[in-house]
Amino acid sequence: MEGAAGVRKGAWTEEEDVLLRKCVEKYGEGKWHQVPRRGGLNRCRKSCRLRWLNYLKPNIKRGAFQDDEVDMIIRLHKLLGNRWSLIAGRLQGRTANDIKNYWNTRLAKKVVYQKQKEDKPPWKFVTKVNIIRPQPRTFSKSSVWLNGNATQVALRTPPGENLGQPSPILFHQDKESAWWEDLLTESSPNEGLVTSTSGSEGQPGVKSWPREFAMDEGRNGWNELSFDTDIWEFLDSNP
DNA sequence: AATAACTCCAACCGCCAAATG
DNA sequence: GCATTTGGCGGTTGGAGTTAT
Repeated sequence: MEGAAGVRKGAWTEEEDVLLRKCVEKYGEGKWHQVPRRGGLNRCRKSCRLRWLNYLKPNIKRGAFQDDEVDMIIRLHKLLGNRWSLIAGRLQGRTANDIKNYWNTRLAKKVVYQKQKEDKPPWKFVTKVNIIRPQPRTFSKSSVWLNGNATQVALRTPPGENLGQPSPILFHQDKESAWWEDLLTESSPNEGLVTSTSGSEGQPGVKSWPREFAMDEGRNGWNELSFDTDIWEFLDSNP
């Protein structure tokens, strides 16, 4: 357990919010270990950070989730699993905590993904969620992802959103759709994955994800910006 | 009106990885 | 190379508010 004895816990008061807001406005976000001292707050760094990110930070959208937001959450959850911070990064103004709460309290028991039909979304409200978790692995040298049939393309950012500098991403020239497309349609769960052959990173014969999507990975083995490319276009074209 | 059951969400907890000394 | 510190994440919980009995 972290935190000194005597540090305040529980709900934040208006006065504490004012102190924290002033502190962040003055010194900027980050250096959370210094915030309690700088702000005159009897709170641990984690509590300060959480309060700022989930409540005080400007532009946080509060109130009920709109239908399009719910739809996006479900689609992204099917793609990403419980990576709430990544999902939140695609929903302007919503925090990871809000989305996690919304999912756990309202969607988790209701949503099941289904084969997509023309007039229906790729999910429905029923009982169960089956998440496919990506795992960074090695893959065969003969893989299309390594043998030159993949090409580097420029990135696009989602409409109306500035996500900063995009990172390069690879696509297979002969495959019209991206590998993650299958995840959203459930047509062929393993299509687009590759089979590792040997080495310390993966188990032989295990279906896995192309390595380019595991490069520059974050804590969960994913590069957040790797999704900035065609995913938006795909989601837009599959309402 | 009383209270039990349920819902929702803010906040805490423990863990992990990166940074630092 | 190792130990410690820090930032960040997802899982879980406590309790306030709401609804049902």
